[in-house]
Amino acid sequence: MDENGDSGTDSCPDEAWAFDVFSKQCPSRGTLEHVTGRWGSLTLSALHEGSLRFNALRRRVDGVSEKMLSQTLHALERDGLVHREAQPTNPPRVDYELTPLGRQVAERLLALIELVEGRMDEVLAARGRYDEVHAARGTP
Amino acid sequence: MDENGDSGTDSCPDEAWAFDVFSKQCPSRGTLEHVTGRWGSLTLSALHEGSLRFNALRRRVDGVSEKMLSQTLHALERDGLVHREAQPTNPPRVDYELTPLGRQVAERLLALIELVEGRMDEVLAARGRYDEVHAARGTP
DNA sequence: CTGTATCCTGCCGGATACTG
DNA sequence: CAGTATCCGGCAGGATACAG
Repeated sequence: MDENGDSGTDSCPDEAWAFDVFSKQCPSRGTLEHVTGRWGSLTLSALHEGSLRFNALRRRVDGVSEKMLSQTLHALERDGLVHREAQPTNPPRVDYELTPLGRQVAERLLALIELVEGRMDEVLAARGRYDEVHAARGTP
Repeated sequence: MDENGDSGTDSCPDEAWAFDVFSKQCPSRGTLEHVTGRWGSLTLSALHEGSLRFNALRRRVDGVSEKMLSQTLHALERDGLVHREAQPTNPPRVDYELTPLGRQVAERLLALIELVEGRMDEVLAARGRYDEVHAARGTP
Protein backbone atom coordinates (compact mmCIF):
# COMPACT_ATOMS: atom_id res chain seq x y z
CA MET A 1 0.00 0.00 0.00
CA ASP A 2 1.04 3.52 -0.63
CA GLU A 3 0.00 5.38 2.52
CA ASN A 4 2.13 8.36 1.71
CA GLY A 5 -0.11 10.44 3.93
CA ASP A 6 0.92 12.07 7.13
CA SER A 7 0.34 9.01 9.22
CA GLY A 8 2.88 8.63 11.90
CA THR A 9 4.29 12.13 12.09
CA ASP A 10 1.11 13.74 13.32
CA SER A 11 1.12 13.48 17.05
CA CYS A 12 0.86 16.24 19.57
CA PRO A 13 4.07 17.05 21.42
CA ASP A 14 2.93 15.93 24.81
CA GLU A 15 0.30 16.37 27.45
CA ALA A 16 -3.14 17.75 26.93
CA TRP A 17 -3.22 19.99 23.91
CA ALA A 18 -5.84 22.07 22.18
CA PHE A 19 -6.14 20.73 18.65
CA ASP A 20 -5.19 24.07 17.19
CA VAL A 21 -4.73 24.06 13.42
CA PHE A 22 -2.38 26.97 13.71
CA SER A 23 0.28 24.90 15.29
CA LYS A 24 2.35 22.81 13.02
CA GLN A 25 2.62 19.21 14.25
CA CYS A 26 -0.96 18.82 15.36
CA PRO A 27 -3.28 16.28 13.77
CA SER A 28 -6.17 18.61 13.14
CA ARG A 29 -4.14 20.28 10.46
CA GLY A 30 -3.70 16.99 8.68
CA THR A 31 -7.39 16.21 8.80
CA LEU A 32 -8.21 19.71 7.68
CA GLU A 33 -6.01 19.14 4.68
CA HIS A 34 -7.76 15.92 3.82
CA VAL A 35 -11.06 17.73 4.02
CA THR A 36 -10.09 20.89 2.20
CA GLY A 37 -7.62 19.31 -0.16
CA ARG A 38 -8.11 19.53 -3.89
CA TRP A 39 -9.90 16.19 -4.18
CA GLY A 40 -11.13 15.81 -0.62
CA SER A 41 -13.42 18.80 -0.77
CA LEU A 42 -14.94 17.79 -4.08
CA THR A 43 -15.36 14.19 -3.00
CA LEU A 44 -17.15 15.13 0.19
CA SER A 45 -19.38 17.53 -1.70
CA ALA A 46 -20.27 14.94 -4.29
CA LEU A 47 -21.05 12.42 -1.59
CA HIS A 48 -23.31 14.89 0.16
CA GLU A 49 -25.80 14.46 -2.65
CA GLY A 50 -26.08 10.78 -1.88
CA SER A 51 -24.09 7.59 -1.83
CA LEU A 52 -22.11 6.85 -4.96
CA ARG A 53 -20.08 4.06 -6.47
CA PHE A 54 -16.44 4.40 -7.32
CA ASN A 55 -16.76 5.12 -10.99
CA ALA A 56 -19.81 7.31 -10.56
CA LEU A 57 -17.75 9.36 -8.14
CA ARG A 58 -14.92 9.43 -10.61
CA ARG A 59 -17.23 10.80 -13.26
CA ARG A 60 -18.77 13.33 -10.91
CA VAL A 61 -15.45 14.71 -9.75
CA ASP A 62 -14.17 15.80 -13.11
CA GLY A 63 -10.45 15.41 -13.55
CA VAL A 64 -9.64 13.07 -10.69
CA SER A 65 -7.53 10.04 -11.48
CA GLU A 66 -8.21 6.56 -10.18
CA LYS A 67 -5.18 6.76 -8.00
CA MET A 68 -6.05 10.05 -6.38
CA LEU A 69 -9.67 9.14 -5.85
CA SER A 70 -8.68 5.89 -4.21
CA GLN A 71 -6.13 7.67 -2.06
CA THR A 72 -8.60 10.38 -1.11
CA LEU A 73 -11.30 7.90 -0.19
CA HIS A 74 -8.93 5.96 2.01
CA ALA A 75 -7.90 9.09 3.86
CA LEU A 76 -11.49 10.16 4.38
CA GLU A 77 -12.53 6.71 5.44
CA ARG A 78 -9.67 6.55 7.89
CA ASP A 79 -10.70 9.87 9.37
CA GLY A 80 -14.21 8.52 9.85
CA LEU A 81 -15.88 10.85 7.38
CA VAL A 82 -16.78 8.33 4.71
CA HIS A 83 -18.20 4.85 5.02
CA ARG A 84 -17.30 2.16 2.51
CA GLU A 85 -19.91 -0.49 1.88
CA ALA A 86 -18.70 -3.39 -0.24
CA GLN A 87 -21.06 -6.05 -1.51
CA PRO A 88 -19.33 -9.30 -2.43
CA THR A 89 -21.32 -9.76 -5.62
CA ASN A 90 -20.00 -10.35 -9.08
CA PRO A 91 -19.26 -7.95 -10.57
CA PRO A 92 -18.27 -6.26 -7.32
CA ARG A 93 -20.25 -3.27 -6.16
CA VAL A 94 -18.99 -0.75 -3.63
CA ASP A 95 -20.89 2.22 -2.34
CA TYR A 96 -19.41 5.20 -0.58
CA GLU A 97 -21.45 7.36 1.69
CA LEU A 98 -20.89 10.00 4.31
CA THR A 99 -20.89 9.16 8.00
CA PRO A 100 -22.87 11.47 10.30
CA LEU A 101 -19.70 13.39 11.05
CA GLY A 102 -18.85 13.47 7.37
CA ARG A 103 -22.24 14.91 6.61
CA GLN A 104 -21.68 17.76 9.03
CA VAL A 105 -18.30 18.47 7.55
CA ALA A 106 -19.73 18.35 4.04
CA GLU A 107 -22.43 20.83 4.99
CA ARG A 108 -19.91 23.39 6.16
CA LEU A 109 -17.83 22.72 3.12
CA LEU A 110 -20.82 23.24 0.85
CA ALA A 111 -21.67 26.50 2.54
CA LEU A 112 -18.18 27.65 1.66
CA ILE A 113 -18.28 26.34 -1.88
CA GLU A 114 -21.64 27.86 -2.60
CA LEU A 115 -20.45 31.20 -1.31
CA VAL A 116 -17.42 31.11 -3.55
CA GLU A 117 -19.40 29.99 -6.57
CA GLY A 118 -22.03 32.62 -5.94
CA ARG A 119 -19.46 35.38 -5.73
CA MET A 120 -17.26 34.40 -8.60
CA ASP A 121 -18.30 37.47 -10.51
CA GLU A 122 -16.79 39.63 -7.76
CA VAL A 123 -13.68 37.49 -7.69
CA LEU A 124 -13.27 37.72 -11.43
CA ALA A 125 -13.75 41.45 -11.32
CA ALA A 126 -11.13 41.76 -8.60
CA ARG A 127 -8.74 39.71 -10.67
CA GLY A 128 -9.30 41.93 -13.65
CA ARG A 129 -8.45 44.99 -11.60
CA TYR A 130 -5.43 43.35 -10.01
CA ASP A 131 -4.04 42.15 -13.31
CA GLU A 132 -4.53 45.51 -14.92
CA VAL A 133 -2.59 47.27 -12.20
CA HIS A 134 0.17 44.67 -12.09
CA ALA A 135 0.43 44.43 -15.86
CA ALA A 136 1.97 47.90 -15.66
CA ARG A 137 5.33 46.18 -15.92
CA GLY A 138 6.64 46.56 -19.45
CA THR A 139 3.83 48.57 -21.03
CA PRO A 140 4.46 52.26 -20.36
CA MET B 1 7.77 37.27 -10.57
CA ASP B 2 6.83 33.69 -10.04
CA GLU B 3 3.11 33.56 -10.65
CA ASN B 4 3.11 29.82 -11.03
CA GLY B 5 -0.58 29.80 -10.17
CA ASP B 6 -3.37 28.85 -12.50
CA SER B 7 -3.62 32.26 -14.05
CA GLY B 8 -4.39 32.06 -17.69
CA THR B 9 -5.63 28.52 -18.01
CA ASP B 10 -8.77 29.02 -16.01
CA SER B 11 -11.40 30.31 -18.32
CA CYS B 12 -14.79 28.82 -19.01
CA PRO B 13 -15.10 27.02 -22.32
CA ASP B 14 -17.57 29.38 -23.86
CA GLU B 15 -21.03 30.78 -23.46
CA ALA B 16 -22.88 31.30 -20.24
CA TRP B 17 -21.75 28.80 -17.67
CA ALA B 18 -22.65 27.98 -14.12
CA PHE B 19 -19.49 28.35 -12.04
CA ASP B 20 -19.65 24.72 -10.99
CA VAL B 21 -16.63 23.54 -9.02
CA PHE B 22 -17.26 20.03 -10.21
CA SER B 23 -16.26 20.81 -13.73
CA LYS B 24 -12.60 20.93 -14.43
CA GLN B 25 -11.59 24.07 -16.30
CA CYS B 26 -13.80 26.47 -14.43
CA PRO B 27 -12.35 29.29 -12.37
CA SER B 28 -14.30 28.67 -9.21
CA ARG B 29 -12.25 25.57 -8.65
CA GLY B 30 -9.09 27.60 -8.76
CA THR B 31 -10.39 30.12 -6.26
CA LEU B 32 -11.65 27.35 -4.06
CA GLU B 33 -8.16 25.92 -4.03
CA HIS B 34 -6.66 29.24 -3.04
CA VAL B 35 -9.16 29.45 -0.21
CA THR B 36 -8.94 25.88 1.00
CA GLY B 37 -5.31 25.34 0.18
CA ARG B 38 -2.85 24.43 2.86
CA TRP B 39 -1.76 28.01 3.51
CA GLY B 40 -4.77 29.86 2.15
CA SER B 41 -7.13 28.51 4.76
CA LEU B 42 -4.80 29.26 7.64
CA THR B 43 -3.99 32.71 6.33
CA LEU B 44 -7.63 33.67 5.97
CA SER B 45 -8.37 32.32 9.43
CA ALA B 46 -5.53 34.25 10.97
CA LEU B 47 -6.62 37.41 9.25
CA HIS B 48 -10.14 36.97 10.52
CA GLU B 49 -8.92 37.87 13.97
CA GLY B 50 -7.78 41.23 12.74
CA SER B 51 -5.35 42.87 10.37
CA LEU B 52 -1.78 41.68 10.58
CA ARG B 53 1.63 42.56 9.23
CA PHE B 54 3.71 40.23 7.15
CA ASN B 55 5.94 38.83 9.82
CA ALA B 56 3.20 38.69 12.39
CA LEU B 57 1.24 36.58 9.96
CA ARG B 58 4.28 34.46 9.36
CA ARG B 59 4.58 33.83 13.06
CA ARG B 60 0.88 33.13 13.47
CA VAL B 61 0.76 30.60 10.65
CA ASP B 62 3.27 28.19 12.04
CA GLY B 63 5.43 26.52 9.43
CA VAL B 64 4.82 28.77 6.46
CA SER B 65 7.85 30.02 4.56
CA GLU B 66 8.31 33.57 3.35
CA LYS B 67 7.88 32.45 -0.19
CA MET B 68 4.65 30.58 0.34
CA LEU B 69 3.12 33.30 2.48
CA SER B 70 3.96 35.89 -0.13
CA GLN B 71 2.56 33.71 -2.88
CA THR B 72 -0.58 32.95 -0.88
CA LEU B 73 -1.18 36.59 -0.09
CA HIS B 74 -0.83 37.56 -3.72
CA ALA B 75 -3.33 34.93 -4.80
CA LEU B 76 -5.82 36.00 -2.14
CA GLU B 77 -5.34 39.65 -2.94
CA ARG B 78 -5.85 38.98 -6.61
CA ASP B 79 -9.06 37.14 -5.86
CA GLY B 80 -10.27 40.12 -3.88
CA LEU B 81 -10.31 38.41 -0.50
CA VAL B 82 -7.44 40.25 1.12
CA HIS B 83 -6.54 43.91 1.05
CA ARG B 84 -2.94 45.02 1.18
CA GLU B 85 -2.24 48.37 2.80
CA ALA B 86 1.33 49.57 2.39
CA GLN B 87 2.60 52.65 4.21
CA PRO B 88 5.66 54.20 2.61
CA THR B 89 7.38 54.79 5.91
CA ASN B 90 10.81 53.74 6.93
CA PRO B 91 11.07 51.00 7.92
CA PRO B 92 8.23 49.92 5.66
CA ARG B 93 4.98 48.76 7.20
CA VAL B 94 2.39 46.71 5.40
CA ASP B 95 -0.87 45.55 6.83
CA TYR B 96 -3.04 42.80 5.46
CA GLU B 97 -6.73 42.63 6.19
CA LEU B 98 -9.76 40.85 4.88
CA THR B 99 -12.09 42.49 2.43
CA PRO B 100 -15.83 42.19 3.10
CA LEU B 101 -15.98 39.19 0.80
CA GLY B 102 -12.90 37.74 2.41
CA ARG B 103 -14.52 38.07 5.79
CA GLN B 104 -17.53 36.08 4.66
CA VAL B 105 -15.30 33.40 3.23
CA ALA B 106 -13.26 33.31 6.41
CA GLU B 107 -16.37 32.87 8.49
CA ARG B 108 -17.45 29.79 6.57
CA LEU B 109 -13.94 28.51 6.71
CA LEU B 110 -13.78 28.99 10.45
CA ALA B 111 -17.06 27.17 10.90
CA LEU B 112 -15.46 24.24 9.14
CA ILE B 113 -12.20 24.44 11.03
CA GLU B 114 -13.90 24.68 14.37
CA LEU B 115 -16.02 21.68 13.56
CA VAL B 116 -12.98 19.63 12.64
CA GLU B 117 -11.03 20.77 15.68
CA GLY B 118 -13.97 20.07 17.95
CA ARG B 119 -14.40 16.56 16.64
CA MET B 120 -10.80 15.51 16.47
CA ASP B 121 -11.40 12.98 19.19
CA GLU B 122 -13.89 11.18 16.95
CA VAL B 123 -11.52 11.41 14.02
CA LEU B 124 -8.66 10.04 16.05
CA ALA B 125 -10.84 7.22 17.33
CA ALA B 126 -11.89 6.38 13.78
CA ARG B 127 -8.27 6.33 12.74
CA GLY B 128 -7.43 3.99 15.54
CA ARG B 129 -10.14 1.59 14.44
CA TYR B 130 -9.17 1.84 10.79
CA ASP B 131 -5.50 1.26 11.47
CA GLU B 132 -6.21 -1.69 13.69
CA VAL B 133 -8.28 -3.39 11.01
CA HIS B 134 -5.84 -2.63 8.24
CA ALA B 135 -2.80 -3.49 10.28
CA ALA B 136 -4.00 -7.09 9.97
CA ARG B 137 -1.31 -7.51 7.34
CA GLY B 138 1.59 -9.40 8.83
CA THR B 139 0.31 -9.97 12.37
CA PRO B 140 -1.80 -13.15 12.35
C1' DC C 1 -16.48 -3.13 -11.88
C1' DT C 2 -13.24 -1.88 -8.20
C1' DG C 3 -9.46 -1.13 -7.33
C1' DT C 4 -3.70 -1.74 -6.56
C1' DA C 5 1.33 -1.47 -8.36
C1' DT C 6 4.66 0.88 -10.97
C1' DC C 7 6.91 4.33 -13.46
C1' DC C 8 7.81 9.13 -14.47
C1' DT C 9 7.34 14.10 -14.55
C1' DG C 10 6.25 18.71 -13.09
C1' DC C 11 5.67 21.78 -9.69
C1' DC C 12 5.22 22.62 -4.77
C1' DG C 13 7.46 24.47 -1.59
C1' DG C 14 11.79 24.90 1.66
C1' DA C 15 16.48 27.12 2.17
C1' DT C 16 19.27 30.66 1.15
C1' DA C 17 20.86 35.00 -0.45
C1' DC C 18 19.92 39.50 -1.98
C1' DT C 19 17.31 44.26 -2.46
C1' DG C 20 14.80 48.59 -1.10
C1' DC D 1 10.79 45.21 8.06
C1' DA D 2 8.92 43.46 3.64
C1' DG D 3 9.59 41.20 0.41
C1' DT D 4 11.91 39.10 -4.50
C1' DA D 5 15.25 35.84 -6.94
C1' DT D 6 17.23 31.48 -7.48
C1' DC D 7 18.27 26.89 -6.76
C1' DC D 8 16.75 22.22 -6.19
C1' DG D 9 14.92 17.95 -3.78
C1' DG D 10 10.82 15.42 -2.89
C1' DC D 11 6.41 14.13 -3.50
C1' DA D 12 1.86 14.97 -5.60
C1' DG D 13 -0.32 13.14 -8.95
C1' DG D 14 -1.13 11.48 -14.06
C1' DA D 15 -0.71 7.34 -17.31
C1' DT D 16 -0.61 2.81 -17.81
C1' DA D 17 -0.80 -2.00 -16.79
C1' DC D 18 -2.54 -5.44 -14.15
C1' DA D 19 -5.29 -8.15 -10.44
C1' DG D 20 -9.58 -9.99 -8.03
